[in-house]
Amino acid sequence: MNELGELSNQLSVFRAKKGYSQAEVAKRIGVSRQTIISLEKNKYSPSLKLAFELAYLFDTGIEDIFQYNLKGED
Amino acid sequence: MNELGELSNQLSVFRAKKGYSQAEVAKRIGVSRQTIISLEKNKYSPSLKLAFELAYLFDTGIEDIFQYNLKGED
DNA sequence: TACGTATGTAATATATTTTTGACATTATGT
DNA sequence: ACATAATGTCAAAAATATATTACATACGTA
Repeated sequence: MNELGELSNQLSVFRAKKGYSQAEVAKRIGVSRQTIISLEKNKYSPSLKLAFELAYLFDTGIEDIFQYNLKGED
Repeated sequence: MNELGELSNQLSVFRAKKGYSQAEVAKRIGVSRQTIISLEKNKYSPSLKLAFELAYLFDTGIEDIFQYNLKGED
């Protein structure tokens, strides 16, 4: 796949706003705690479905949480 | 993972607007043609990265192409 | 008819995401 | 000092996404 951009996110910010622990987010979404940790540390790209679940939990849009920053642009 | 909603998309609509074949979309994004076919037929949830690449190709936002329709809501 | 293009299916292989479990660290409260 | 909660690391397994190849069908058109 192309690598036009780099994925980044503000998951920990949205999580802090809600006052949730990583474990609590994991439980609410129905994934493992490891998954939340890995996403916050930007280890890989989640499935679109998981991205939607997170956006829904945090009452916001996917693109408010996740950004795709095109390389070589500023 | 939770199944709060069902994923759907209008990939074929956006593709038609651009006048691209499935093969052309695949080539531009750098994935296989099978992947495009499977997504259009809603076989699985793509990675968020791929969703961003598609949105970028079609000059629109992820949530314009993909929807997460909450179950039991109308 | 024959050729090229577009879409589709199916099977198997590879890559990536997600789970599981065990353990370490730091901070807070008793 | 001890307990508990929160975050983190690591490794291996399981699940899902993606690639690859081969083949089928339909359509337009030379």
